Amino acid sequence: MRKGTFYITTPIYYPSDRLHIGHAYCTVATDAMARYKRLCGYDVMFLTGTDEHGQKIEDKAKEAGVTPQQYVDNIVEGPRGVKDLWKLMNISNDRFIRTTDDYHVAAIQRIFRRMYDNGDIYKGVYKGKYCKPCESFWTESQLKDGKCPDCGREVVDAEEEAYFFRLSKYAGRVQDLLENTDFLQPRSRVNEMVNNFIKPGLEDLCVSRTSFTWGIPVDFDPGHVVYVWIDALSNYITALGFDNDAYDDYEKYWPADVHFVGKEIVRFHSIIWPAMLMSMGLPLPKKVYGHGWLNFGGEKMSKSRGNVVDPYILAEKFGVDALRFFMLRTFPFGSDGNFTNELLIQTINTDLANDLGNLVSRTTAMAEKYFGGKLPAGGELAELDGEMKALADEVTENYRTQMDAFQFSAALGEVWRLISRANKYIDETMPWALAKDEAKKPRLLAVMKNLCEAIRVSAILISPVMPDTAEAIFQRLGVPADGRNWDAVGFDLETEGYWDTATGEPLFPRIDMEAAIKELEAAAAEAKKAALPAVEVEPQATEYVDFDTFCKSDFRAVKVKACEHVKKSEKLLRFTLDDGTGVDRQILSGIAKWYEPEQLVGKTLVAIVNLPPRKMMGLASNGMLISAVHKEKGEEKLNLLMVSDDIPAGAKMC
RNA sequence: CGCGGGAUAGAGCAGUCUGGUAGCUCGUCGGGCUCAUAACCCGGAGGUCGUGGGUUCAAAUCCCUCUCCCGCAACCA
Repeated sequence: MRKGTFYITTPIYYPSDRLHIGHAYCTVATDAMARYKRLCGYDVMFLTGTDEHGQKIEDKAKEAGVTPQQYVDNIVEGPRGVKDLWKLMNISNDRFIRTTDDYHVAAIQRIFRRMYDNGDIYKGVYKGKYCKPCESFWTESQLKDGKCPDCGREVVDAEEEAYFFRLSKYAGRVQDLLENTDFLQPRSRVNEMVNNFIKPGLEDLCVSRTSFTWGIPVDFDPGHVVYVWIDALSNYITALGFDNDAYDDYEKYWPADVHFVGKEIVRFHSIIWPAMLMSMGLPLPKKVYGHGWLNFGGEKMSKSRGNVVDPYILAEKFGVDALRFFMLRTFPFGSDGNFTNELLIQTINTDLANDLGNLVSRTTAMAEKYFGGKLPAGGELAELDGEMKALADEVTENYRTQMDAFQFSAALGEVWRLISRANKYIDETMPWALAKDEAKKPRLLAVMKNLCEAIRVSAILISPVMPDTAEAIFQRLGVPADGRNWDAVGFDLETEGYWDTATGEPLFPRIDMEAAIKELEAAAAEAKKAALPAVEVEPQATEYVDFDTFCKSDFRAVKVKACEHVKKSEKLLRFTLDDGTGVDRQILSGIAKWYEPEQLVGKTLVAIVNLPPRKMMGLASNGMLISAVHKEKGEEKLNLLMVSDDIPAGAKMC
């Protein structure tokens, strides 16, 4: 029954914040696939973990007043953290890697050195333009009109030592891999990668940083830390013991059978990762599957929109299996899905309560009533029964095809064909009528066995997605251990001695949609409130600006003569202003989100007029309008500074 | 003309690669059943498959045009 190995991974998640339903989606899918492969007899290695280095975490930790290590420890290991979430979601990962684990850190240093030694990582200079006030490096392509994109000031040629990976060297091989193999799936992601990243020309990748310290040091060059993606991607092999002694499974499991990743990181997994492996002369993973995202109510989930769905709340409220089922049944794995609470509850009520749960209830109730829960040998088969077996076999076959293609939704759809058929079968055979006639008892017995068998097969098929539910059903029917695995998935009425059924509480109680929605919305509102401060303002500057410098800034009252949206731009408004000189002044301002152009015409505003002109979206902007900005419940707010209309155009502010 | 995805019944979606009676779930209307969780089963209504053109005996499907939506990118000096 040994079928070889199957190595599957989730991305390692970035613990800068608590994880949300999107992370759970990916992990549940991976878990279901891992369980399915185990069921089929594979020796499975299922890896997940966390990617803990980088600037953002360093910043977050500083904000929270703890060390970066303390910060990630809390999110990963702490209460209601990453590991707790996976425990709650019944995730069966075999291993969990943290990129701060000692063995990983040491291995990354060796990997970095390997690529350095073979010439694919070289020390170069960050061909840089440097903005002194911003302390930032920019590439030529990032500059705006030759100036710093952040502050618009002059930049100077500067050189910073940095390490580069010869990504360009592998462009051809990577393109071939993407276009001529089924490495990257779904296929639709291939064009995106090739058109956006490879065809414009792959540049060598800067793989070290000196601007922050929270990373893996380059051991032969202090001051440099390894670029986070080199660090993160390598987890897939370091977790197996590559270049380290913590584990010894590299030979056994690599190359991975599939990396499940979100579509936003397909680029790193389908271009950089293969190139890294090529550089090291290692085998490539067999597949990368870029799954879609769960949106919420038609919008992308994001903290600033305050529509992040918390998997804890849902799992606790509706049950882990129901949530797992919903995610995999409702959305095709390759495309985005639109998560709504209504859809979740509807799916639970229809598929789980009405179809599956109720089928188990009515079947066990009748078995109990007519046979005391024990179904003896024998029974009288009818033609109809053949249909049931034929469908069960067909469903099993289709299910396997769909699962092997990572189409969870379609696979589960197949199982529900069988469940529906069983419900219909009850109406067709009318067991309650058979029960009234003692002579029809043999037929009644066969009917009950057909039902139990259909449920048993269904339970095996849903077990990767709903392990607890499958277990509960096996117990309810009295299925012995050897009837619960893949070898026993065939529909077989000849097997005797299985059935010893029990009635019990509904597997999935129906949910009162209206009440549940209300509770969820209340909980979401509360979470949002708790998480975000009411009003936030920028911290005050601590550095003094000298008086002369300040005086150089020329602020004037200006009157809006005309205002309109800039075509093709989400954020820009184009102002035609009277600045008192008699010549119209044009200023572009990124405030379209907060103001309609019409409402501003005629207003008196404040602008700084001696900033160097600057082009945005092809239009010149001569100055900047002054606004007051703050955050309310995490949402950015902006108010243009409007002053009394009595002030004449051109009046100087001082 | 930046890259990509999408538009199919009131809602959410499949079907498009490989042209041949337009399908699924929910909702809705009517009927049946009483084993079951107000559940289950059957039937009906509801679609000019975003627009306009082309290829074809035949187009949701292939080709071209246009419109709208959603991501990403850009822009928010």
